[in-house]
Amino acid sequence: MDEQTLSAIIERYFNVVKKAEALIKTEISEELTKDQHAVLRFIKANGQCTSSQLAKAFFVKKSAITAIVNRLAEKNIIARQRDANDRRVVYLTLTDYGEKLYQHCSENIRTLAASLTSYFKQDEVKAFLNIYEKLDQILDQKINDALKGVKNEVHT
Amino acid sequence: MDEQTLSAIIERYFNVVKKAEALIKTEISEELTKDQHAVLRFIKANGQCTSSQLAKAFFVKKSAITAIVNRLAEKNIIARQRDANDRRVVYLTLTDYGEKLYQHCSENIRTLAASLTSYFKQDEVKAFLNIYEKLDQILDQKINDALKGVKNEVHT
DNA sequence: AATTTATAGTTAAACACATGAATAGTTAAA
DNA sequence: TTTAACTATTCATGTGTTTAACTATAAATT
Repeated sequence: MDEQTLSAIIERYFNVVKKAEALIKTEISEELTKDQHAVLRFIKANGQCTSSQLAKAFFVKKSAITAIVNRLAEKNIIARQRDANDRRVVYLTLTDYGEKLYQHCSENIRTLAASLTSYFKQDEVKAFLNIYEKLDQILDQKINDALKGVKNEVHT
Repeated sequence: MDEQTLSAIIERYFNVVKKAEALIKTEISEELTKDQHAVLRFIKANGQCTSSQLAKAFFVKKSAITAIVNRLAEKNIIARQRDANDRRVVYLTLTDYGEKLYQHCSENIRTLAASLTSYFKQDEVKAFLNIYEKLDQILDQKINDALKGVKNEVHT
């Protein structure tokens, strides 16, 4: 990989993420922050879920999740429910209000995504998706390595 | 754009960004946060720069930049210098220590990027870069529209 | 020239998110 | 039964954000 291309990738990556995040923020309900929205998204994707799962998925400590969940629970967006078998465990679910709020954001983000992809040819969209699927897996592996202290190596 | 592909793109996007940010964080010096690093990156890319420029680039209010700059200045990472012609203006530059710190992060991130791209074929990397260049421009336009309150439309 | 308006940056209060350390309560293992 | 492990929470502290009020300076108006 030549140095210039590498620089270009890094530069573009930071720029695109910065702008994409700013744009996504405009599509999220005013009642939710980006992180709160991400938590709702995760709960929806995984059905019933716990603080520990969220902490692991978001790469933060459990106390950070407790804080977010407290705010969401105060606003009646998510509900807590103890597991009957293991009373240490607390399950998190969306309330009806939370569902409504999430649906609204979800539609806005879909519309944004549709609008953005409409600028690209079909095979560009496919290429993007393929790369992201691959990247997702590679990142999982890298994160695993990073937690074990393995250095970045060039794959051969 | 069919609904399933759209869902897949959104899902992958959020996942990849989440993981990438977590991984990048491990490559940034412990003395810097992700946002502080981003500020240093911007200053380096633009040479001399002001709080107003940073606020515009990062889509935040100027007071948010003041707070970040205060912390960086306290740690002797960046320096402030008033413009002699227009004494309202304050230029921000990296100190020698700031340069060293930034170089260090920069190298780590380069290594990470090299490691990640090594999993991809050359034409995949090219495709990624092309898409990101295009996306960067489209996002600029979208953000401009958003600030004017224009709705998301599907491009034809 | 004096007054008004605009610009660049800062401050302070009030949130949200993050970590680390200490803790409560529950379950599993010795 | 004591010990260890696990789930979640609380609290103190630091960082990033917005809003509103403010200082200082420059530009425009009259």
